[in-house]
Amino acid sequence: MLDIKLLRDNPELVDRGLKRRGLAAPLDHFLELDARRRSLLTEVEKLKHKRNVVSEEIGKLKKAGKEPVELIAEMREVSQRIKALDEEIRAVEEELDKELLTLPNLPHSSVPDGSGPEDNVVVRTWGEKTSFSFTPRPHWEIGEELGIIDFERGSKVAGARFVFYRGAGARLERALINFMLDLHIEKHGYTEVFPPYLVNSQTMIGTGQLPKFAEDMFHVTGTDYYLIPTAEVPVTNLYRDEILDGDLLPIYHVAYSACFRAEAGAAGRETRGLIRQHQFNKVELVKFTRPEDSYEELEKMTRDAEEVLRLLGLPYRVVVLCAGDLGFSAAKTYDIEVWFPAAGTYREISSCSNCEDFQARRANIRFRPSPKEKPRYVHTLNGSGVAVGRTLAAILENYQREDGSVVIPPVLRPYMGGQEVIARKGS
RNA sequence: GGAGAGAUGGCCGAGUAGGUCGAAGGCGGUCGCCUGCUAAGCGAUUGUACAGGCUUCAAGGCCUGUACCGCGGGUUCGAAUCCCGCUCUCUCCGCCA
Repeated sequence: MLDIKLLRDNPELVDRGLKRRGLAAPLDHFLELDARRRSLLTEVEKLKHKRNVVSEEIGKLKKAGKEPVELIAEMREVSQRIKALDEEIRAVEEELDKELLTLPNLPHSSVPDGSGPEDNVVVRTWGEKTSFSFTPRPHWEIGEELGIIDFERGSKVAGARFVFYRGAGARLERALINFMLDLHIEKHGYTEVFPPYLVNSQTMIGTGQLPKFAEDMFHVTGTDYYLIPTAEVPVTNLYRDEILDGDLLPIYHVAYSACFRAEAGAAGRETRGLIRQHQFNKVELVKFTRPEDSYEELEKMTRDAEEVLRLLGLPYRVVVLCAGDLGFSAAKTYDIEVWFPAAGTYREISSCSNCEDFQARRANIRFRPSPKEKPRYVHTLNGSGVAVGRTLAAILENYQREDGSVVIPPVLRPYMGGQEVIARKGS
């Protein structure tokens, strides 16, 4: 969430930031509530002070053998007044909190203006678009023909947007996961964590999914458990309500997890194939940094994610999201888009964001710069490193051959028992 | 799932016939002294949040108050201490991958 002091002291700045996102925020109402809260606080704190002083006095009198009847009666009234005021404050704070928790992060100054994906700006491109001597086919056709992806049975067993991988497909998915994890652990210095897939609502608030985006998630009925939409959620919340030693920063974590998304409202958009599933695999990068380092760390993290695609030989480009296309918690985001030859388009395969202190403030994640100094909020970053299912799809399309077989990228072969090609049984 | 025990400050750990407890003591940290250096020793200091006031160009600093002894509620003039509910941890039993 945003700093309440920033809203108070500099509402025009906040307003400008939210406008860039295409939002008109009701800041007047907010400021009103805030002023009301503070005046109530002043009043009730004075009364509490009185109660504390007089109560102590009563104790002394009683010890001296006296019975201060009028004082006790007076304090009884004071206590009732305090109770009423506390109740009022709670109500105001609840409303204030609700508003604060539904305001998105402000875009960083380096983020371009714009209202949607069409205004995102390409910052670099890597690799040549794959060329074919035949018409490349979409990955779902290739996968079904090879018998390595089974959409139909996925629908039967679970429903639309669920899939079975089988045989070399299942192994390829697993190979990708291990390849990505090993790369980030061994070469980029990340520490692996394996998180819970179910988390509580407080965790979901910490990273910004709740209270605003409940309909995007799967919720376990009758419990406070939600299926994670990304490992970013549990991993960022790892250090919730903690004060980290400044020497530990920056912290790099990498986590594999399955991800679960309700995809409400996504009907009809890219429904085919592996692109948009209710459950998919992802290797996620999460960083906790000092505020002054976070933008440099964002660049590094993006490069770390890009290297996955370079090693796999998949052509891609990096775009910086415009203000209007930014996610709720992000101040700046780079999307990495991989080339899909059948559709002739680049598609998102990774999203690397700096959330600055937006999540840290919600989740109360702080660090002590040095033993003498006061705690400060860390900056949190997260990025896909990268989405596994989409990578598998991209491999099928970019590495397909005319006979329907698919070459396995060399870096993955050690993870595939040396297998070099996936071909139809019997061919 | 059943039975029992517990949850106190960065960590460990006192404190329950309710009042002077933001909380003994220790460790760790910081500052100073001492030592040729290091270690040891001596002394001082050391929580967080919110609100108000003072101060600074600012970062920040100072003062006052309030809250916080797992979380939420209750009793009381007054609760770390009493009562109720919940959560989590540990031990034993059952079950299970």
